[in-house]
Amino acid sequence: MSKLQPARGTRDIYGDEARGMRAVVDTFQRVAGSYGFEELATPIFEFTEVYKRPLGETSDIVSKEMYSFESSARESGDKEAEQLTLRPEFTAGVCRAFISNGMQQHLPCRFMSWGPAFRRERPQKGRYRQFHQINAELLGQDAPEADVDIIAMAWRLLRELGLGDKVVLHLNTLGDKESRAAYRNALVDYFGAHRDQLSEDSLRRLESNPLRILDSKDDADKALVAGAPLMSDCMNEDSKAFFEAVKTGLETIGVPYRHDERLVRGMDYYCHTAFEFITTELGAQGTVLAGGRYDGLVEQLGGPPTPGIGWAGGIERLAMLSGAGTSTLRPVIIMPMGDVAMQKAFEVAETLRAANHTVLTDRSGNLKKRLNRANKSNARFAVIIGDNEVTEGVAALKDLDTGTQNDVKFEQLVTIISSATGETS
RNA sequence: GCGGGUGUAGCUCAGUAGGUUAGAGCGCCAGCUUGUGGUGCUGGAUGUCGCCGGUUCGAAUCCGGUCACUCGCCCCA
Repeated sequence: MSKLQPARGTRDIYGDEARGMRAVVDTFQRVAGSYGFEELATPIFEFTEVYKRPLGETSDIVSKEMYSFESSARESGDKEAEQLTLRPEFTAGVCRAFISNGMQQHLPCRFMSWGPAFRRERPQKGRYRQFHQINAELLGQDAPEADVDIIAMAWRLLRELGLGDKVVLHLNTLGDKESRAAYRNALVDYFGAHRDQLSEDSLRRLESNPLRILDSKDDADKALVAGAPLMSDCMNEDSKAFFEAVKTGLETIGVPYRHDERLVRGMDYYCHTAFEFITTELGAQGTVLAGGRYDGLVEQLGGPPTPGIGWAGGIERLAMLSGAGTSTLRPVIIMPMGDVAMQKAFEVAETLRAANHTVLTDRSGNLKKRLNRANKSNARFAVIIGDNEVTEGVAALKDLDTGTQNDVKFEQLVTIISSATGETS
């Protein structure tokens, strides 16, 4: 074990894991694209304010998990030092970009983003300090149909990743501002009257985020929660109608869900629809994709009042669950066996690459060794070129699956290999 | 941030009443086979036993600390 380790909670991503994560992103891009989402890549760090304000000063993310730093004014040549933060999530940055670029003129906006995010938490399986998310935001639509659309998109993505039966959609509503405030008060009243029975953690939540008490895992808390007021009791008519419309829409297009009255959100800016796709296969890190509506966020950041809804998915978690990642590449291996052949190999390799084949040239060792390596790389064809072949204008083309080998004229190599592998150029 | 577990070869793991050069399987390398593979046989290389310190004549083994991973809590994708 080397002394050189990556920083806690970070790691190097390669091999099957890298392939699996890339498959998640590729699928996301394709699916989100089919819903009209366009790429928006925001900076990996922003002014600290961008995250501090919307997430809420008291949230754990802001109060102890953000990687914040002050740029040195003198060394950077700036007039004064800047307070900066590595992004702990995507939504706030996307909204900031929306405002900065005056995008309210082009509503509705559909943005897809992906990349690393940073939170200083205790690492665990499926929980890293640098982790990766795919993110979708839909700005400028306040109708419940937008909620249905974006959840449908998530569901389609999950099914395309083969997770349709590994994941359950938990759905809830937090109501509009008025309803949410009323519910919060009701909870504070209720739990406040039972302070003596609350766990230490929940006592703290009573101050910071009372809604969070609802999903406490403490047994005593759970007993209390069972008798707690329900969101549905505190909702006004508008909020109820909104939620009904979302549920009806999901039923219409056949997205299965479970109404979970205990589902809440970590971030302050959420209202109305909240949802999480949850699996039981990843231990404590069961939430694989989650999101909700945030109608007040853009305004809070100083932009024009703009409704929004979005979600984020954990790429590591999705990749772990879907198990994708095994390489399916079937390269063609060129094996030059002499000085003249060595030169010819370049030409053959380039021609094949131009026709969309993955081509490697193996120049070392005897033929036996090279064929052995070719097997391990899952190659389909070996092109053996010796000096005598070059003078005759042919290469020995060996099909590694069947073991058959034929002399093929150089001009015909591409055609024959392409038709065998189904590659169209 | 809190509590529990683990840390021996590239990988999966044996190995503790403390005792010569620390093991297996897989993988890797070479040979049997001077330009024809996957099986087989033979041989070979590789470890500061996570790190630092302590106890001891002697530590992979006992003790303390530390780092990393892992499970749960917290939080959350």
